Amino acid sequence: MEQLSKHIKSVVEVSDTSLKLLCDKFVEKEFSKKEHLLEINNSVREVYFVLKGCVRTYIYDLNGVEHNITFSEENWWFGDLQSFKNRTQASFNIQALEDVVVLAISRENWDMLIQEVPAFVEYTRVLFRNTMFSHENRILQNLSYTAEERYDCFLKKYPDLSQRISQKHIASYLGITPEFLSMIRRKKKG
Amino acid sequence: MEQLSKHIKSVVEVSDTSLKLLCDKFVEKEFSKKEHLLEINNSVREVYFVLKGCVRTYIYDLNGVEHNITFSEENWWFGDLQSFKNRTQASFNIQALEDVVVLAISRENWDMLIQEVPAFVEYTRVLFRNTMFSHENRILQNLSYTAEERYDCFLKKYPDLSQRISQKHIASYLGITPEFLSMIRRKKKG
DNA sequence: TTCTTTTCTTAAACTACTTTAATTTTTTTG
DNA sequence: CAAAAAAATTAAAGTAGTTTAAGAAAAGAA
Repeated sequence: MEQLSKHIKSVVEVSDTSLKLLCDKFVEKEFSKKEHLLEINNSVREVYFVLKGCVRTYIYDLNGVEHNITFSEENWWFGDLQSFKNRTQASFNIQALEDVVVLAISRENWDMLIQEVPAFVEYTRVLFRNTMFSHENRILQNLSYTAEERYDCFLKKYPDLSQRISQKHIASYLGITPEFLSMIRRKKKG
Repeated sequence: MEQLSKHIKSVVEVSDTSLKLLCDKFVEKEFSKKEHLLEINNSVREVYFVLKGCVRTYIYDLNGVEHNITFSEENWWFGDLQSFKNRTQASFNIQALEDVVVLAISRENWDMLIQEVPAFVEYTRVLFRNTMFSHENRILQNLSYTAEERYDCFLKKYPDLSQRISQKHIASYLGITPEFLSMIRRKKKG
């Protein structure tokens, strides 16, 4: 819980009592590599905070090809926040790329915190804003930049992930083939 | 107002008294071709229903290039619904592509209807769902299809628009150059 | 450890789309 | 209406990224 407390405090002003109340609502869970934490069209019962490991959020396109939307590593939130909030079905899949330890919060507990802890309302507002911003930025980058520039953005956003996850998944995130990413990487080495 | 009533009745069950109450909250407005109805980062004071004409919703990418996101013609809603709802700043620009007649509703009136007319709540829920669905579909199509296939989708979605708006704007919507769209069209003619 | 499977690399051929530029057509404006 | 401006057409050359295929390296399983 130390990690989550630290993250919350880095975002909003919060008393120690509120923080305690808050952390009580989370449950630690583990998932092993390749396991799915969420599948499209299922109902969204929880959202997660990463303590250890890395997951990918992805969709299938109309030809059945997978596209990675985002990665989430230590001290990041993930889950289908939008569907969680609106009580609609999941719009994407989420899969562990490494063995993963998370803090999960159910909708009941989430709603409780929203009502009882004002700081949590503020905190989630920031979360949603960041998620939206990052999503919009991603779209703009895809429209504006070449594959190599997009790869630079990836490296900047996820400094250590290029060592941790397979090229295949990074390529899918960038919207290119693994072969072409291999060429970009070779070129960058000089 | 006839048009709007008809549209609402095609979506939800609604009494004539509610319908009257509802229509009273809208104001007819006109905009001339090329005029802007909304500009990015401005506050979103109203959303619109098209009585006559056509508008485009677009963004600028990180290189300052315009990208058309969607077109709205007769009997469609448009506006930055998300920002309107969340009281945040506009995420895109909206410009008339023809002389346009719309029904505008202010946030105050919108909120009033939400509280007073249950059918309106249901109606807007459907609106939001459709908007989201169409948005997701657009993203999937861009990921899955070639330019020519995307043009076919455009023709299906907007059957008469290919005659009404310039190729330049259609190309921007499809994410290709006007020159390439010209080639696609020639090829399709046989 | 060894065997199998998956991932990565490299390179050549290919293709969907862009760029440039010149010409024509259409639309806008005074 | 004529003049100017904007949009569309065409074609040739160029390029970012894909496809295919084969071998090398790494990871996973037994």
